[in-house]
Amino acid sequence: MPELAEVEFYRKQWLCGLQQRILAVELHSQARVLRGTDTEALRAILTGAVLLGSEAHGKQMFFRFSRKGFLGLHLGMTGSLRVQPPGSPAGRHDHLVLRQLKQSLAFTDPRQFGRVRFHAGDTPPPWRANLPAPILSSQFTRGAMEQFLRRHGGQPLKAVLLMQDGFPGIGNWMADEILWRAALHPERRPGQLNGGEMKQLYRQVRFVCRGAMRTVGAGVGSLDGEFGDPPAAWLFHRRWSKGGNCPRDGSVLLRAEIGGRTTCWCGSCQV
DNA sequence: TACAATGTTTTAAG
DNA sequence: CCTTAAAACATTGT
Repeated sequence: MPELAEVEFYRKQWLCGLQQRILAVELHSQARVLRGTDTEALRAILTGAVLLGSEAHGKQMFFRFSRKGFLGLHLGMTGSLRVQPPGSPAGRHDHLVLRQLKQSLAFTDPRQFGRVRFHAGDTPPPWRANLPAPILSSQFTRGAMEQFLRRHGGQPLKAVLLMQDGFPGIGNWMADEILWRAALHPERRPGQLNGGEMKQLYRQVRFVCRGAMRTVGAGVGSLDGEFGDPPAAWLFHRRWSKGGNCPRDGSVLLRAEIGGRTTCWCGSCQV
């Protein structure tokens, strides 16, 4: 499930383990989420290390440890970060569990489209470098967004919004929410947008990210928390099941595969 | 049963 | 080299 704000929510779940030592590391070394990762180094270095800090960037999370350890986590489609009692046994899909004195920090991912990466050393890992401008940062300007859209001027808007190089953190529901608010049909091509439409798109990209962070991403980790709902007037609440209505004009919402993903939009107000 | 699921990555084709 | 489309990945829930 996780997009921008859900990722931030899950990152915060592990904050309760800050400044505390990892006493033991449990992992499924053959799990697909650990592909390409040196699990022996991960275990050797993180055992005894202290969790020092973390940050989220789009759908990626980075955790920094003492002993020069860096952990990179991506939640894929079904991943989550949980906090469990210190002695609770690892579940079938808990592919990485960091045992601390007061709690266990678990990375869970049934479907395993997510990823766990590890790096140790003085320099930051290569997968931590050259990240795109965060949408809510000052570097994400209207000019930068329009330049990215022009580079993919022939793809449907929906597909371009899902590209993490240009819109880090946007996922399927946020892309639909943005296009609905901007009153733009998901099949529209960036190349044919006029100035006013571009401005509206930029505004709604930022609005939806900010609104999601404020609602969905709120709340600091307690034992097994759940994230909040977006505002009641958002498309989000109508888009999942067939037969939903447009919150704006009541039309029955349409559904089709666009840009390789199921897309939901209002046929009367998105043109 | 069969299909769809808030996501990338790889492969193939143009 | 670049873009686009399709397939692949693994599991669960409807």
